Amino acid sequence: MPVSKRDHLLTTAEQLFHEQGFHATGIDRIVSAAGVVRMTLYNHFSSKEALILAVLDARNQRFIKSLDIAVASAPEGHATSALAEAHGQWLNAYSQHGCIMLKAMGEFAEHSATIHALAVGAKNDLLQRIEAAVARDGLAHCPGLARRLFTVLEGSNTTVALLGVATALADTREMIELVLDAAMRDGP
Amino acid sequence: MPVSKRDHLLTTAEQLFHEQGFHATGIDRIVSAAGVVRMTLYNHFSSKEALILAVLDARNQRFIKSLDIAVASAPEGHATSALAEAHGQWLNAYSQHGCIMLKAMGEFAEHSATIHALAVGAKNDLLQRIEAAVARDGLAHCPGLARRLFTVLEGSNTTVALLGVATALADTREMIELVLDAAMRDGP
DNA sequence: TCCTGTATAGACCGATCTATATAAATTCGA
DNA sequence: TCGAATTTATATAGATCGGTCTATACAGGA
Repeated sequence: MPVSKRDHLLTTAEQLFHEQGFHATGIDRIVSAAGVVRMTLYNHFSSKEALILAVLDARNQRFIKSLDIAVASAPEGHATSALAEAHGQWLNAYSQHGCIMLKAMGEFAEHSATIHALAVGAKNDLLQRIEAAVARDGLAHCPGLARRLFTVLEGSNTTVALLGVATALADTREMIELVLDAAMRDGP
Repeated sequence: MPVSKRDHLLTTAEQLFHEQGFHATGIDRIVSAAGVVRMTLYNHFSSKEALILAVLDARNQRFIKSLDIAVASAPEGHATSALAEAHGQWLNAYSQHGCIMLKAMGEFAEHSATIHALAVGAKNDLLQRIEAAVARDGLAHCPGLARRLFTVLEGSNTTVALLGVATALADTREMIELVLDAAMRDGP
C-alpha cells in the first residue's frame, strides 16, 4: 500500500525545504512535486507554517529516535561515542545539505516564533541526549563536557557541507575521542 | 560628511538580511529602512542578487581583515589562539544571530550559484587563515589540525546563538587550547 | 550657462505568493 | 451497494515580489 497523501506531502516538502530553503519553496512547487492538487495539501495542513512545523517535528523525532537507539545498544562506557557515531551516520544519510534546523532558525528567527522555538527545541533535545550519554558513561562530573561535545557535532554540520562527508566525519571522530580522553584524564 | 547612499544601503541591507533572512527581506523593506527611494538602490546595484553579493563580500573582507590584524600582532607561537580570539570577538560583536554565510549557503545552494560560491569562498578564506596561523606557530606538520580548529570555530557559530555568548566563547576557548595542546604533545 | 550625475516621487508591469470557494470525480469502508 | 470522506479540477482573491518607467529637482564642474 502506498503511503498516505499526508505522509507523501511531508517527505516531499521536507526534501524541498531542505534543498531550496523554506521561503524559496512555494506551495505550488510542493504540491506539483508530490503529484497532488493544492487543496489536498490544505486539507491536511492548515497553512504553510503548519506544514513546516509538521515537517520539522517529524524529522526531529526520527533523528532523536536514532540517537536513543544507538545509545541504548552501546557497550558500557561507550554511550557518548555511540551517540556521536549515530550523529555522523545521520549527517551522511540525511543531512549533507546542512542542518535543516539551523536553516529554519535563520529564516524564521524574526518571522515565526513557533517555528524558531521548535528548531531551538530540537537543538536542545540533542544537547540533552549528549548530557544523558555523558552521565551514562560516568562522566557527569566533568563540567561543560557535554557542551564541548555539542560544539564539535554542530561544527560537523558545516564541515560536512564544505569538506565532504569522509573528511568531516573522520575529523569529528578524532575530536570526540580527544575531548573524551581529556575528560577521563582530568577526572578519575 | 554622512556616509554615501551606497554604503548606507549596504549596511542597512546587511542588517536586515542577517536578522530576517534573504528571501524574507524585500526590496521595499530595505529602501524604506534606509530612508531612500527605490530607484536609488537600483542605481547602485543592478539587482537584488548583486546587492546580496556586495553585502556578503564587504562583510567577509571586514571579517578577514580583523583576523589578519590579530594574527599579525600576535606574540610568537600564539598566532592560532590569537586568530581564535579574534573570531570570538567577531561573533560577540557582529554575529550573535548566526553566521550570515551559512544562511546564504542554505538559501541559495540551489538558487544562485554565484552567491553560494561567494559564501563557500568566505568559509574557505577562514580555513586558509587557520592553516596559515598554524604554520606560523610551527605546527604545519600536524595533519588535520587546521580542520579540527575550523570545526570548533564553526561549532561556536551555533552555540553562540543557542547558549549565549559568554558560555559559548568560554567553551570554544577551552577547546581550542585542548586541540592545540594535543597537537603540540604529539608533534615535536 | 550648460551639462552630467544623482536623488526623489510615484505609477506601473508581469509574475508569484498564500489561501479560499465550489462542484465534480474518485475512493473506500460499512 | 450505498454513502461519507477524500481528491481533483478550476477559478479566484488579495497581497507582495523584483524590476522598470517617466518626470522632476538639484547639485557641482566645465
